[in-house]
Amino acid sequence: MDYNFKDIERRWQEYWEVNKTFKTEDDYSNPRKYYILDMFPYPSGSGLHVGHPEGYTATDIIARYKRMKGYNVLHPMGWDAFGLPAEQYAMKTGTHPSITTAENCSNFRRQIKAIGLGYDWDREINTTDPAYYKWTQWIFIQLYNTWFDHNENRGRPVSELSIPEEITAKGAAAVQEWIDSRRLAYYDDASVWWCKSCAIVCANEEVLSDGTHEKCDNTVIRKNLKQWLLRIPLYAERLLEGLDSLDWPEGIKEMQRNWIGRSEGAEVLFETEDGKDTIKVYTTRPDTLFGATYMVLAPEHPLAERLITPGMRESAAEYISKAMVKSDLVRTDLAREKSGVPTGSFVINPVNGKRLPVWIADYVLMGYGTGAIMAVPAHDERDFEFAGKFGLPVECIIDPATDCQEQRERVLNAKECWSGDGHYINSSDSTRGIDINGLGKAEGIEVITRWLTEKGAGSPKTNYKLRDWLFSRQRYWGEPFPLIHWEDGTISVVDEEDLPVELPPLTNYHPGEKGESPLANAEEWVNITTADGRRGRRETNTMPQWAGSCWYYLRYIDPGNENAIFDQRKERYWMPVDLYVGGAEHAVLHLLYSRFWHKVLYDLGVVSTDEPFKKLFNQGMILAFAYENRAGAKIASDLVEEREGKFYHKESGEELKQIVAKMSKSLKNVINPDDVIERYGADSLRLYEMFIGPLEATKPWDEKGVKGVHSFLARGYRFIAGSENINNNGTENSELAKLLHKTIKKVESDIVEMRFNTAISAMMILLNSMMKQGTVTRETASIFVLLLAPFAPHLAEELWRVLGNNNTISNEEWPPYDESYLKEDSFEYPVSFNGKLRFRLELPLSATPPEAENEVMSDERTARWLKGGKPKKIVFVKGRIINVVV
RNA sequence: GCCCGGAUGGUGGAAUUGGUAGACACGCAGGACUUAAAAUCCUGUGGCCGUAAGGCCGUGCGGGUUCAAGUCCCGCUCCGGGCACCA
Repeated sequence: MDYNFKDIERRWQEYWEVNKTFKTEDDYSNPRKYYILDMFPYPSGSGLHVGHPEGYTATDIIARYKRMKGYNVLHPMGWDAFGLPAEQYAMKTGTHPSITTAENCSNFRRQIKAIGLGYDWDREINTTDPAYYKWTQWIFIQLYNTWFDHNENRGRPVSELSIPEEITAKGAAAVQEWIDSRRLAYYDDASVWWCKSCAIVCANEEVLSDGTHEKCDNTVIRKNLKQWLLRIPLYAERLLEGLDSLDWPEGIKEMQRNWIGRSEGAEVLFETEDGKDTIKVYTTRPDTLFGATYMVLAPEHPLAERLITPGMRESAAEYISKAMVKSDLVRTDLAREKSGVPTGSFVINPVNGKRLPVWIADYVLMGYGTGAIMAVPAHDERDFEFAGKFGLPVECIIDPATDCQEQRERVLNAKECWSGDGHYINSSDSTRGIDINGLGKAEGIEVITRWLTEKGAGSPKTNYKLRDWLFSRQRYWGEPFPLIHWEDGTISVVDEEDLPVELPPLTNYHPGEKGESPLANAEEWVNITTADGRRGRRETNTMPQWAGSCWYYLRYIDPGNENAIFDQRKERYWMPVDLYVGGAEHAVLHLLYSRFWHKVLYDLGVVSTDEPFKKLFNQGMILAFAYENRAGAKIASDLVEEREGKFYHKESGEELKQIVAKMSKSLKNVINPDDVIERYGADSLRLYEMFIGPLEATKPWDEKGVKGVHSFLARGYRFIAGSENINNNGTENSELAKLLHKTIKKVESDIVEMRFNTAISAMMILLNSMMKQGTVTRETASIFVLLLAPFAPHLAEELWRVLGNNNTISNEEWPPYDESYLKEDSFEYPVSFNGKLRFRLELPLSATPPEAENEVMSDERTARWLKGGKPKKIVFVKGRIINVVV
């Protein structure tokens, strides 16, 4: 009676498929719905790796558990299938990406089914399906037709914009321009990252901090191209506030907060010496205005050119042109060494009338604030460094709040920078009626900001780091924009009834000239002539991969709907997603973009919730063992042999150190789920994925561990399928019944808290105990199988049948535990002396402290540890511990 | 540099959130079954001393709080992740 997992798993997977066991109905009569979502995968050519089934198994366990608890569960799967690899393959071979994509999806689907994951495959979606991206395009049109009303703090249709008369007076073109400048989606020249090797524009986020493209590792350069951008910063405050109500890991919320990067400060106006221009700067420290000794403009600042005096023309022009060519990354790369040039112009400090020289330096970024700063070297590290390098004055205006006298001296003498709190000095101007001397930072900021506002020289201002989202790519394999550029320069969106705008077939997948998308090659598709002879060109950019994944969770709700993005009633029933599980690599981008779109759709009344994902959980990465020699060189796994728990190089015999590293082809330590299923079965794969460690932890895959859980399943099978072990009559032994009910409780709470590793351990303990006892009742065996069902469903189904049931275990009720079995009436107290455990003492749980004290004192072992002394105090914690202090 | 995590036997990890450190599993050692091997089953397994009973030490390092610290506080070291001239 061997555990024939291959046969068992094949049969039950077929059963589930034929009977549509996991089909989800929109059962409005059941108010207890549970929407549990996995981050859908990009179906790569190499198939699943063991990281995918980790999260999928976790959600599958919860989904199966929730079904057993009577919830209506929505647990779907789909494919984020647009992407570069299929397109690059097309360039090389001419195979249409849709063919490659379909093959990869089939392979992923086959692999996922082989794991026994209970998805409703009737709800499968694919971002590359025109029936799906029709609605991605539809959402883009909604974004295009939405503006953000700051008064109401929400997005509204552009049809509700009230156009000021002075704009109307200027004519239709001015009106159009005015409206366009308010749309959430806009078309503009953008300085973008260009990857020569991929011939693609990259989003800021796709460029790594070393200046390389995350997809191909080649260095990117700057390029100016017409691009589509989304005004996500308008939603910065909403995106920030929304985080507070979400049950997400604190770390992820913090990352989003940092990404949004809210900062409060003030804008300050500086007039140039000649009074001809006004320069606006942004500062979080308006209180340090008295310490400003110069001003810096970003090289791209519109006034930079104008302010350069004739004498400075040559050096400044050269500096600016060099800085413009440099990428931001090179600029930040050289962060340690500051550079800049003086313009020769001066501005007047509004608080004291002092003349401040204006410099141009690339440590000031045009993209943040106003692209100009007031420099306060005494109280800002960057300015301090710059002033030091170029010999600019440093004026201390804060007596620092530090205990270190020496440091205080250095700061007061402008030898050291102090950005912390303290009391102001040299910060008054009687003629202008301003004095903050003696005040602290918080008050200083308030007083100066108020003064600036009163004098019209500034105002409070909140800034965000979050930038407009570059939303177009020069690719073929992405969603086409539903847009037409007319020959008169105007743009219009495609009528909704004409959606989807489908990708045309192509023979040449290479990019067009001047960085155009390959779609530019499809001339028949691109060129449009209307019935009245108006000519235009379709937008040839396509949307980034984020687009399809931004809203896929909504389409699962009503995937086949041809008339609407989804049925409103269904949306109200299923949303929000109750639990969303995926990797932390999507902490910022995917999750922020999704939230943004969702909020826009909410403002437009399309969705009923303000946030899409109520609870988020990030699974940790699964790594693998790797080997390293003494010199620290990594050795491929196929060159390593294990002897007596140590590792040696097969050829040189050198002893190697076992380390933990990412799975990689070069280290030959990649684990393929197919192989694991072949050797140990899907249930063993699932169980090991969960047993390896806490779901959120980074942990190494160990083949030996798979063997361990496999033998647990095999023992379970042999024990329960062995009829001599099952007692059809009689009641269970009370010790075992106690353990059984304890285990039900433990497994249930561990599932709810997503601590699957300890749940499995509890089931192992139970089985060990059952086997030790030899015979158990049919009820005990049945409950064990029910507990196992969410984790190892194939085996559980099989054993359920062996125990005489005819239906699938998937629809059985989760066993309740009986509290009366959990009550103990005595406890074996650990008795310690001065905190050191010395012996154990069995006492009734009803024992009062004096009774316990008596018992301890009268125990013969106590005398030994008192060593003739008297106890100072006896600590008694009921049901926990007794500690005698001597 | 800043912001988050983390460090427990030979290994992966448990520890009711301040109360018996090392559950469960792997590995290893010994034994049973076997002609033999695999599989399976049983026993042992943190380190040191001891035949044993037992004792001492022990959760990255150094302090502290407490009757009691893996858990809380202060100061470090190392590892992982994120951000990085954001004024």
